[in-house]
Amino acid sequence: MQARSSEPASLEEQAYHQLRQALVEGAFPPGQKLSIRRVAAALGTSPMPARTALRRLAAEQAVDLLPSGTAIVPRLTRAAFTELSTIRAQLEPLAARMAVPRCDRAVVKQLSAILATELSARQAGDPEAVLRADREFLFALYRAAAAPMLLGMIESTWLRRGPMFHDARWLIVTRPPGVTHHAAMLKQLRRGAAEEVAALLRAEIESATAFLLERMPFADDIDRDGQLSSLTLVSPRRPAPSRGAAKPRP
Amino acid sequence: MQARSSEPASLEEQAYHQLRQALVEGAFPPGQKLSIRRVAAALGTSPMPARTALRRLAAEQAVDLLPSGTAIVPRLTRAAFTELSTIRAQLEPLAARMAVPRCDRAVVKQLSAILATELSARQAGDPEAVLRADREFLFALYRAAAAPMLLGMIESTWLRRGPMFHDARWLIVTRPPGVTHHAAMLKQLRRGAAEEVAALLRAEIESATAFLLERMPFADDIDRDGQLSSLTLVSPRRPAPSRGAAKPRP
DNA sequence: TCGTCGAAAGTGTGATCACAGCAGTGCGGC
DNA sequence: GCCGCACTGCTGTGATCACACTTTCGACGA
Repeated sequence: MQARSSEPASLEEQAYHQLRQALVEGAFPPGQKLSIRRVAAALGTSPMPARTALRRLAAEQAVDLLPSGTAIVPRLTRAAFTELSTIRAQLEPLAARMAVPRCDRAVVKQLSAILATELSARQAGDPEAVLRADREFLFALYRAAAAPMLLGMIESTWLRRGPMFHDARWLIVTRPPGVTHHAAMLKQLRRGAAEEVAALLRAEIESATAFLLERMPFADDIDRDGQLSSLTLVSPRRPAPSRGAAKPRP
Repeated sequence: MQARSSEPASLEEQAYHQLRQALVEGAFPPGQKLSIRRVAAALGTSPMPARTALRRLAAEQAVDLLPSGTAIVPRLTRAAFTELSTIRAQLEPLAARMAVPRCDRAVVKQLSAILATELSARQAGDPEAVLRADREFLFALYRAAAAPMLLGMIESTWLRRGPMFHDARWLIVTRPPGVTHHAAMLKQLRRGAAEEVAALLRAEIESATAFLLERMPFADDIDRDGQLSSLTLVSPRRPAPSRGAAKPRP
């Protein structure tokens, strides 16, 4: 995986994209400390590219910074998750509304292909693949809006929520398959009905938010019983058991 | 101005805040190149803090990066400005709606004081003071929403638009004083009417956008005559005449 | 056995240096 | 007089080092 198409980008760029991808896919547990030197060692570079990549992620709120300056994978509270969802419910339907008139046949075809992938992944019970296809479907739509700053802000909300799925990804596949409105959205999109697509998207965001608010343990939940340990038991001190490296791909 | 209250923050933090403030106040002309070494020299530090501060601003889209990596003060096209305004029209009314129920007497008093400052500055014909008070009024309101990520995104849109006011700030005071809806917003806020405040704010954003779209020269405007030179004449090659330094406060 | 102190490792910050790429500029030749 | 080329300076990148600070772990003593 290290050797991509080529190496045209700077080391910082590579570090940034590796960390970003790991973050958005929930590869890091919330609370994980990402120290400059560890990341650098995992990447095989000097601390410098790791430092700039980490600060860049911190600037877009993808990671938090401890007072000491150490980067830490964000741990969402219920309030933060709700705020993020409220923002999404404004921004993503806006992007959809802007995208619909600009969707040509190629985009529709691409969306339909992604949708097929998502359905089969859901039936196969592969949570990572479902999440990835879900993401790809929406972002393929948003990209069609040709609104770079809006897209960046939406990516920011996804980046921030990514680590949450480290603990929650198994939950996703437990949702009944019908709840994803993507098929309906695609149908309305083919008709060019921008408002309907936006409304469906908004409904999906709100239902997903309600689902997770009900089922997910959050950082500020006190443990009702010892059962929901994965988050709360770990939170007081060490986030990860004893995984030494911050390596994105071990 | 260099010696602020104290020096508790790191050099990067200081550099970041100085550059950010200069950017949002329109102190830099769009297209100005901000090279790492020049900024560092202006700040009296090594290139390192300037580098990280610049990259941080680039990460939040406050400056653009040339392919070479040099930071450049963004030059808005009409499309980018319209996109930014559309985002603002979603995000800022949302923040206002969230803020209204949380506005206690102290916030109302603060808003009322800022409003008085703004009116007197407008009568005095001081564009910088008007813009500053305008900003302070809105951000005092948004801060009351207690939504840190939303606030960050709103700041990002202001940061991005800031350099535009380098050329446009004289335009602001030419608007008839009645068009600012802040007084009406404050009145509705006192009544606790969140939706009305949000509607007024949205109307203000849309009217200000229309005003600037009509009156402002943008980066992608071809010069109809030689008159609107300050932007278009300069755009093909060198942005600033020959101002050597990137010094925030000359 | 527990508490406390000290040393050692780890942390981010920032300066300095080496390097490769690029633009501007001045010179020389045509 | 005009064109072309090499050179010089400036650019960002990244490695390495020094520094101050914090955390942590181990050993010693009560």
